[in-house]
Amino acid sequence: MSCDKVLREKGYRLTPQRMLVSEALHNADNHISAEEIFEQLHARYPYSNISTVYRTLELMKKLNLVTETDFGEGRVRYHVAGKGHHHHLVCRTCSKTIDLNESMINPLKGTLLRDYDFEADLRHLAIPGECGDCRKKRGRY
Amino acid sequence: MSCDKVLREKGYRLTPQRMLVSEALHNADNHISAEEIFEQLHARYPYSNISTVYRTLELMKKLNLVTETDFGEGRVRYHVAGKGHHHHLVCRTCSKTIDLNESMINPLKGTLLRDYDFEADLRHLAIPGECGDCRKKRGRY
DNA sequence: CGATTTTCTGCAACCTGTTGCAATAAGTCT
DNA sequence: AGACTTATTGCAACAGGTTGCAGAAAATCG
Repeated sequence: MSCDKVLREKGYRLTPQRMLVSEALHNADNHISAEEIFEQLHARYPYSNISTVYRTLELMKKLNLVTETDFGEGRVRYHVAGKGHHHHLVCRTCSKTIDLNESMINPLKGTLLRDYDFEADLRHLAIPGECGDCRKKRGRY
Repeated sequence: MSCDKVLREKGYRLTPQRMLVSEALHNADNHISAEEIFEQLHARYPYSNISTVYRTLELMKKLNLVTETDFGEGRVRYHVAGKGHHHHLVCRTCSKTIDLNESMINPLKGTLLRDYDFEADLRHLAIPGECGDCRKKRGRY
């Protein structure tokens, strides 16, 4: 399912900027930041602006083409929605992240839909907390 | 458990600014924003600065005195940790929030600790998604 | 109480992300 | 292809939040 096609089908215009943002997202192995996407866009389109990147990402989020994850590093990272969903445990102390299989979270989605008629978006969750290592060597905090 | 006492015990200084931030948090019925806390602080301490509010909140988060919740309104809201933990389902479309009992999430905490040796901080979770009403009247998005 | 130490604050500058607006350009129609 | 409509962009200004640094003030000790 190409992002470009979805945009066209929904009546959105397919601009070069949007194509390059989509390309950057697809080429990225891991989660990519808006700044990194903009670097790639700007390299080919010098007059482009980072606000376009943010607006495109916003749109792709609405269309469920992209997911956004906050790893607590002061900036959010993006990931194409199709590439498999997984979750992350982010240690508040050492910032280490542990990947979590989605099967861990999926049951919750069903429960929320049944009991609350709410379709939770749990495709890319970053759960804050503290890892075992850091828990052992806790000091003043 | 008074916030002031915890600060003292951990060796942090008890400044008027910190006391007023703590007071504002305790007096608030619901979740309160940094800006709202600052208004109260500034009323009594005209030369104070909002960065002090942020720094105090950061400290109180580390000490587990306060929890932070992102309702997706462009600013984060704070809540004293002792006042009971609950979670929120936040509709991406209409911004309505549904309160969720913590018993819904608690089993996950145990699983994560057992299987991943990770102590998840699940005291104040805002889960994005879409409510039943909005799902029915979906348009272009 | 006064001197000392070290944390904490206020300030200004900065960073990520958002928004209003005028100009541009994608898609459509002929 | 050329003209038209309207979504989209670039820009500049803004908003929430963070940070480095010098000066202020808690806590401690004599």
